[in-house]
Amino acid sequence: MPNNRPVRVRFAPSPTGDLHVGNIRTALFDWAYARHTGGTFIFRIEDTDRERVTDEYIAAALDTLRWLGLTWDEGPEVGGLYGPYLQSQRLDIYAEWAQKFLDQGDAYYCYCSAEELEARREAQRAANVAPGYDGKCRSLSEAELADFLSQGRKPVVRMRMPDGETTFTDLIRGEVTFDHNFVPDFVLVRADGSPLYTLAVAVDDVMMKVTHVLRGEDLLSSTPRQIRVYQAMGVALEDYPDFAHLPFVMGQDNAKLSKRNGEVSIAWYRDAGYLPEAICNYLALLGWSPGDDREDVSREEIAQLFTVERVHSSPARFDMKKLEAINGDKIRALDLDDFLNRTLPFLTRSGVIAGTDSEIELVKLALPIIQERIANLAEVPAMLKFLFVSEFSVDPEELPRISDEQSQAVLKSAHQALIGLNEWTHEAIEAALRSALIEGLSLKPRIAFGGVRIAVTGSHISPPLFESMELLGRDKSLARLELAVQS
RNA sequence: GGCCCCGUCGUCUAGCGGCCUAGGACUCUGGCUUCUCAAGCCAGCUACGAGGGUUCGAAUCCCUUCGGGGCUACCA
Repeated sequence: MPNNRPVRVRFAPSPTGDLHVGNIRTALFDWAYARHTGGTFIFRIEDTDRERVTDEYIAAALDTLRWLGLTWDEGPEVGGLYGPYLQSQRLDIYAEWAQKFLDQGDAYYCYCSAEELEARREAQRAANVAPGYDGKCRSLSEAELADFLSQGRKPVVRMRMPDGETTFTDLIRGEVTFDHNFVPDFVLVRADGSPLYTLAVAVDDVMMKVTHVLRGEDLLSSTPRQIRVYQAMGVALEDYPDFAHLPFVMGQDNAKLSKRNGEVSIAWYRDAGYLPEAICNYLALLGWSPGDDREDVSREEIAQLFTVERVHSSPARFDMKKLEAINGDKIRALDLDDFLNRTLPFLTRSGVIAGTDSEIELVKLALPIIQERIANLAEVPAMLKFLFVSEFSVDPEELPRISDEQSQAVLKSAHQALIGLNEWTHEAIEAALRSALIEGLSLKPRIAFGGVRIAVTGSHISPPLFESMELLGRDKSLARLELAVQS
């Protein structure tokens, strides 16, 4: 049922934890589809389950989406014509519709207790019958009703699922049909009067004039229920949204990515120094491709190129290695000021610098020599630490590498060669050391500079040596060489 | 168990009946470059789950089978 209404796409998470990779991939596709079509991107919070959704998680969700640059046109904090956009603020709307369904006979009160339902489900399972509500309360006698009422039972509102089947066209999977024998009557309103997802999602999509529902594959089999609510609402067929069920993003172990796991939470990636543009780029490639061989795509390009037709139908495994590779590419593409601004929080948080102007100046000078050496921003503090520590010492594990006789000789010679140097530039340092160690002692470069590197930076892995010494300064460099000789 | 979805290199993917002795990217291996580590460059390994059809011709269409996943809540 393709429609020509102005495109309105919603991302509607239920923040029962930090948004994770799978959520964000869905958000990205929703956003991209809206932007690609010039439509409206709606952000809605599905918090009908207030037992599990918290205000902190909601706030974090807004923050995460904004950090990623997935700005919404309607939703929390920006408003819109069809608000409110928190389902917990739309309770009266759902109650009205539920009452209407009751009045129309589409829904009915069900007095079965949780225990009774569970017992009957067990029996169904044992009898190898499709489990699901058996329709007991569809038509209660006066006596039964009076009995339940006298027991003080509070009913749920249950939707009546007529005989037949539901067929709809999924934009990614094609035509899908569900026989109603396998779609039992479902609950719309809890006994305490609060609505369930199945009711709220359908009501909101209709009332917010959503034209395209791009969501996770796990909701595929709940679609007939959603369509049933549309019917009860009296929505015309051409006003149904189009559905597109996105394939899962799975973990390394081939299991569905789950919440409450540090490795899947987007907040974790932010803290680990991943760039939002890298996350978007990588996630865009999970289940979708631009159609050519390009893999380096900006958010704008994703929006420009994204079509549902190019979304895969099969699930994708999340691969940290590739994310990291893309993140490294994006870091290398940063201009100096941008790189500096993004790096500073990591340096101060880790305590490597306090944030003074002179420190920042030095960081700015040092960033170019480490930019192509890191894959995420969290690596920066460890790499630049040697420039800022007040009490310098060589990593104990590295000490054996410079304590043998030959190394000591090299260090002495290096100190000797540098002590009288006129200008302290990396060119001059290199020239002096090459002359003293390579030519003077006939050493291979890697042997000659290895010890000096450890003595000066504290580790056998470091940024380029001569530039590092220039940035460290003459006094500290020489002092560290002396220290290494004594030890 | 039932219903539904899915199945190309280790991973993400290109492919929509002939251009495929299956292309790209990440990973991995080897090499070059080199003051370490990176980055960069070059080369290499490895895939159409299986079996039947349809067709002159199938990764591409159909069937079966096997495998994976989802749903089966007063969660979403």
